[in-house]
Amino acid sequence: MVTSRDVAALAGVSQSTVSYVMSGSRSISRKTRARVEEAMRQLGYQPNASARALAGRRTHVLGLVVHVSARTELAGVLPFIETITAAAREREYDIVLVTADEGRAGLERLARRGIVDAFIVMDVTREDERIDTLTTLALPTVLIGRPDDSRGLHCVDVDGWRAGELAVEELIAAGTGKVIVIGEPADVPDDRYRFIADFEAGACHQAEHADVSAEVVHPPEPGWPGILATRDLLLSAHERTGILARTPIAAERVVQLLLEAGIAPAHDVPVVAMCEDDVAQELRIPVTNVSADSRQVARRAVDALFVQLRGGTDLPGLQLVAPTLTRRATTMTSQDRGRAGLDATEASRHT
Amino acid sequence: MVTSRDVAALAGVSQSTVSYVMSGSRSISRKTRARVEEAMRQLGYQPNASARALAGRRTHVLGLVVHVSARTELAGVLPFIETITAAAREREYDIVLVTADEGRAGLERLARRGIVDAFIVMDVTREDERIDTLTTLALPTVLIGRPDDSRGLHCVDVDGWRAGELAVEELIAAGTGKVIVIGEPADVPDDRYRFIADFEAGACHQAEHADVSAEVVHPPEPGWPGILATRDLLLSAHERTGILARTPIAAERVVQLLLEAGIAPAHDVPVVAMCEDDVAQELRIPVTNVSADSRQVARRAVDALFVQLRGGTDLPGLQLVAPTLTRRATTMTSQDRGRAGLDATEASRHT
DNA sequence: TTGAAAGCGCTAACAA
DNA sequence: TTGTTAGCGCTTTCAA
Repeated sequence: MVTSRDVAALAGVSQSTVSYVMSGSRSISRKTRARVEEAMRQLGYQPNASARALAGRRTHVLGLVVHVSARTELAGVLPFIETITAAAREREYDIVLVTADEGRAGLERLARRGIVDAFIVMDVTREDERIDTLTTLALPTVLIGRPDDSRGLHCVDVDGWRAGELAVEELIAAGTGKVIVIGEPADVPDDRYRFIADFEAGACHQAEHADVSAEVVHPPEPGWPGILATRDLLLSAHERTGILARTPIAAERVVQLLLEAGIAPAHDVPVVAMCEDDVAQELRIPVTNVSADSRQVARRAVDALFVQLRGGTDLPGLQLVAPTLTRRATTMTSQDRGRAGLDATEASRHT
Repeated sequence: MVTSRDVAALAGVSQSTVSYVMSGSRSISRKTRARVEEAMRQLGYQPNASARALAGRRTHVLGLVVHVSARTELAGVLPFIETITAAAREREYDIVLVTADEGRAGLERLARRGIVDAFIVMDVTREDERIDTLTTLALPTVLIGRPDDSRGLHCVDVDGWRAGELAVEELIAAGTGKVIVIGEPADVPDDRYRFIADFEAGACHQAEHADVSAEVVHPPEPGWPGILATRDLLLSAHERTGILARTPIAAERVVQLLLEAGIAPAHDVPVVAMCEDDVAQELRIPVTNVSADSRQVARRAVDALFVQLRGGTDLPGLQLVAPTLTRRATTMTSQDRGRAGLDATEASRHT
């Protein structure tokens, strides 16, 4: 193993000088710096992380707490993980994964053993017991999600209320006279996550505002059978039903049901989904979607974390990311489609 | 911060005794051990990871290299990550995530800086440039996947050939006279991963063996448009077509196309997919699937890694996990379904 | 602008 | 069975 002593010896300087060249926390003459850097290059030197952490009291590691086992929205966490990892690496930080089922003990272990400098916690519920642990650990922390009481911890989340509003606005513009929101399966509480509660509330509020009826449907069971059980409700096109799906999976299933029944999303029944743009674009029919851009959420979370790591204290406490709506086939009229230069065949083929 | 010195002081022993109590590498009297453990408990002591790593030359961290950004099969990696993390934690190891696009440099950094003790590398291609780096780094390593030349690195993979065989066997038993394998989109080389190449070869071999024609179809583009372009081929039921999808996404799309066209998977066109059991069960119609059980693959990989970490050298070099087939609706006759006590309505409704 | 030296909190060899 | 001590490879203070 190559150590800073080896580098120092080769460069003919003291070991501490090598350290100062790396940290930049002391001015070094051009000549010395050049010699040291050349020696590092020659030896392929890489500073030992444990020694550095021990002496410097910084591990350069972030703890990322994720619900990998939750079946719901399985793929949704990957863009987060990807973006967080990349953003951390840009700042010379590595990521240690913690699964949520390690719970509070996992957080304590990572913090107390000095494995991580900071935490990013995803899938935060409204009454998350980890908040307590995190506040006493007193490490820089960012929550993705929004607890009812964040106890001063910084939160980044998508504005669920606005997302619901946007979606319903679009449904109504597409001619909806009755909004059906596909909610959680009946056995799952839908106020566990603030985002979901806000989303449904925002949607209903916007419907009410436009004097349109709205209903949150809770499938009696999870998965396909659950959606199938709501089939009759969804197919009641004569009521000018418009459907709002909170997940891409729900959207996919709804679209599929409509197509099988010979109903064209858009023409007969408008559909809006809450999901990422790329996913919306890749469904059977491109679905008009409200997108949260998880990459942006992730980037903001990492940014906020590094503000804290640098001792910053002037954080807003809550950053709500505004969702955006992208109109696609499922809320377009045929004129729209012509105007957009799109091929109407796909959707109309099934009417 | 609570250190082992604090514990030692409270317990009235030397600091090294505390260390020996933790490692168990020296016999300690019952009395002393009890006193030390009580002191640890009282102080909530957790050993500092950096100090431990520096002194003990073991970081207790594994590097997990994953392709998080690859759009294909996005959700597929999560069970791996979950299982690997859990298995590592059982052995007191943490996981540092490395994204594959850090490439060889990422591996070198982690190894040379002493951040990790070992590597698990996923998504290994047949000609993976990282193999070179890994062999020179000489850390314990397990590859998930199968390069053409593993250079002595231990590999764990699913037996793709067997998977292809099993699937086609089932299709033929279900009355298939012509096997269509949904292959990679035309712009993606399908011999990049050994598993894919073997899967297609195994499938074709098995078809040939039964004197049935087989064809690997490469959709002209990725995503839905690609599948749509193969529609006519897939719907040629009069040729007693049987469809083999290598991914759950392809399976989902095929099933959907068939249903929209009023063709019942199973009754008219049998479908077999390569995917996890839970996913197969949750598609529009439960699809007969060949399953690799990624959890088992992951567990074997971690096991093999710890054999190496303990200095073991008698590893086989390659562990091929045998896939299993589960018959579901898409290859059942109506009799089967009756026998299995299942409801035939779903599938037959669309015939 | 640089060097010497004292830790950081552990592990493990050596000594008793 | 236990204690003493010399590092592990850095960061950072103190001194020049």
